[in-house]
Amino acid sequence: MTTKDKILNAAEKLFAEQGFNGTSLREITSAAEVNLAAVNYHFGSKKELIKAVMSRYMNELSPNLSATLASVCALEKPNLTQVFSAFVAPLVSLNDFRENGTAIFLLLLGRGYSDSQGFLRWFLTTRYPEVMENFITAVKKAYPELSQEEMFWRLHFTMGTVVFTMSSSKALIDIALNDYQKDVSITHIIEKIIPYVAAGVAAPITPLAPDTGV
Amino acid sequence: MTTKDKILNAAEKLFAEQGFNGTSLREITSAAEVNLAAVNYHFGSKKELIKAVMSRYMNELSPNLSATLASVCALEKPNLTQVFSAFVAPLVSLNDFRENGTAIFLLLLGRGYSDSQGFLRWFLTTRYPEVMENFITAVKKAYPELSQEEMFWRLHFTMGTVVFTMSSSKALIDIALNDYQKDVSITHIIEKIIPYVAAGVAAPITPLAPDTGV
DNA sequence: TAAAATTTTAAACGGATGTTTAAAATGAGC
DNA sequence: GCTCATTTTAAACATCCGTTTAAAATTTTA
Repeated sequence: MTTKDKILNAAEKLFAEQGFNGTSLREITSAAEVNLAAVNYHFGSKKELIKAVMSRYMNELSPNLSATLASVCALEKPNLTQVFSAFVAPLVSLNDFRENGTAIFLLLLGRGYSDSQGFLRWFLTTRYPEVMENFITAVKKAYPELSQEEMFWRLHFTMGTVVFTMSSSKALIDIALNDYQKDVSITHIIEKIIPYVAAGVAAPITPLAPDTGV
Repeated sequence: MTTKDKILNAAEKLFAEQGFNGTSLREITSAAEVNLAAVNYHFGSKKELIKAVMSRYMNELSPNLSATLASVCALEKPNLTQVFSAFVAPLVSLNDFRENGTAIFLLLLGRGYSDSQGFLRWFLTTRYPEVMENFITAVKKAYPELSQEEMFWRLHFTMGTVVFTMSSSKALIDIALNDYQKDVSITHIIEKIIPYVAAGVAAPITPLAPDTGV
């Protein structure tokens, strides 16, 4: 295995566990058993290493996700559960791409949104816009009454639900084990989350109930 | 104004904008125009300063929130929109407590969940358990069919939606202004989010639709 | 006003971080 | 075998961080 790959593998694991800001280059290089300077030699900077880690996953996920979303778009009248379920197979198949790939990628995604003032968000949306576009098209077809602006908000709420849940999934899994004696997995969480976000996006667009003083 | 208050005011503003880990004591003390050592003298450590900033808000919010949630619990058959709407008035009244108090507090809450390996989550849930208990009681009354475990997941999803939206609210407000020429406020976002989370928590507890191969 | 307690201040400490340097080691091409 | 480009290495660099120290300034107490 090349030095570059050793670094990428060690970095993605540590980034997922501790966040980008929370992981130092020294931790990464010592886990990868390479020299500290190798990161800057091969990637230029820590920021570029983060991009490289994310790119490896996005390049794997992006075509699959575009395909499944296109299938949903081809349906005559898809429902929102079908739209969100289109994410499941591509995400789960990341487990073939790399050990624990699904969990690692979703954790990285969560970290990327909270850490480092959102530059990763910019990176993802500018580098992989097709995924976002496909998704919006699918949702629009499933719920045509939803205005563009309303959809904008609800999709960001959905992103928040997923991203937050993933970045705190370790804690949630521990709590579930303690309180309910249930050993839940990332796949389990994905299944729990789909009805929630589908219902959220599908919510009626009625104005708030008038304040009854409660 | 005392040195202690100068520090608290400067700290809450910077913490909200940049996160806890992303804000150094030197930034805080120079914004507050006090000496660097004053933080450790008055609060002991940075961690204690963070707790003090959060406590100031929680002490203001907690009784109001308990009251409005109790009102909803007193209703014969509350619905989930009413439950979540109970948060609005206490949150908005934080604007009287401090300039931009609503936005700052919600941002701090968001930061606290992503930053610093969740010690703040522990702090909030152990220090202010009544709020959480009142909330769970209200939800249970509004949707008694929901099992305790299912509710656990959905409330965490809800927390994620709110927290993520708030910590990225600055970006969202900019996008909304650019794309839809709408100048949205925090209150505006709160109104948008309530139907979403109410529908998410109220989602039917059907198992996932069988995989249709899409 | 004098003594005591509290607060503020400048300076330094010890440690961690990302990055750079320049020499050493390794590999490929002829 | 020698040259040249690539890669690896150890060491240092420049900053930044939270925290501590001890003296100076201020306020409180008697």
